Amino acid sequence: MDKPMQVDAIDRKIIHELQQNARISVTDLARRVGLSKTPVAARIKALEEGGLIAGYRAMLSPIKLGLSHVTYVEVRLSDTREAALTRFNTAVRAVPEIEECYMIAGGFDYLLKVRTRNIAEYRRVMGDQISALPHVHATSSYVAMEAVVESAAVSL
Amino acid sequence: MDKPMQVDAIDRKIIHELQQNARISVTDLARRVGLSKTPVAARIKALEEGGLIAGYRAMLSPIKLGLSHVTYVEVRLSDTREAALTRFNTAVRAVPEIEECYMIAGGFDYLLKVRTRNIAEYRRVMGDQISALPHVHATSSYVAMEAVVESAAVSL
DNA sequence: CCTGAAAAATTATTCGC
DNA sequence: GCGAATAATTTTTCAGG
Repeated sequence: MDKPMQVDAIDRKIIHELQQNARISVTDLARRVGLSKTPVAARIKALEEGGLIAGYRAMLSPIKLGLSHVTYVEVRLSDTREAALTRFNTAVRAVPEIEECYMIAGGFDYLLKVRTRNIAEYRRVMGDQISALPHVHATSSYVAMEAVVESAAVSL
Repeated sequence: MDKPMQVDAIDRKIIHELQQNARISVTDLARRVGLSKTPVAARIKALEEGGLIAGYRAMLSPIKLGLSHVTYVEVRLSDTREAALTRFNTAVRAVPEIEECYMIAGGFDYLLKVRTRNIAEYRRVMGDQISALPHVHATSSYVAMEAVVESAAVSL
């Protein structure tokens, strides 16, 4: 699961359509990419087995779910040796409210995207979950006031 | 498209399953939530029409696509009046490499998540696209070294 | 590697209860 | 909301270029 796959123009078209509508049928998809069903079905299968298509997911409206509060958290660790980073990474993956987490070069160590129902719930998550992550030394929170672009498709 | 919808425990189960696998059939889904197909199909339709399920998308592996370079960009604007913000928001949505964009309270004005093939492409996007967004006054870039959690499902 | 059509399997939908 | 029957689609397969 690491090296880039080779995809031609037709594969890109297929990926593009599936990114817009994961439930499109092979019949429709074949029509849109200008091929018959047979090669399209085979290509989809190859893309899935190669890991380029990692799965299919329903996109939810956070607002409709009442989960409209987004906070970014910069985290600095007290220990940045490999073992500490590994422990931190593992613990982060166990907190469902953490939607994204990247290790950052320079300035601070990690950036988290946290989604909650409201500020009160964010404070609870911060106090109970994030502060308790291993080796956390300091955090800075940045509250989102508006989602301008949210969970956009990967641009091909 | 704004007020939270009312969803019961069964709806949440349905949503949960569809978030893990958008291509599951109503038959399978009905078995998993412990109901017959009829009400499950009706609930799915209601969730779609109510906007809680916004669509279905294939999840792609950025690494397999060769799009493994993620940078977060803090942006400060020279003009933060409503009209300027609106212009900025509109322009941001036209840049496909910007995967996310949130307006932030305090410290800086916007946080962008930018995905590119490599650093060279990031520099091009920064120079040609991001710097050219309306009213941009200053930017700070933070390069991601590792994706610990990437595009996690929304936690119900 | 793709086409086109036939066959087989699933799936969604529609009832009365 | 259930469960069976119907009806519609879909995926798969295969001979042929």
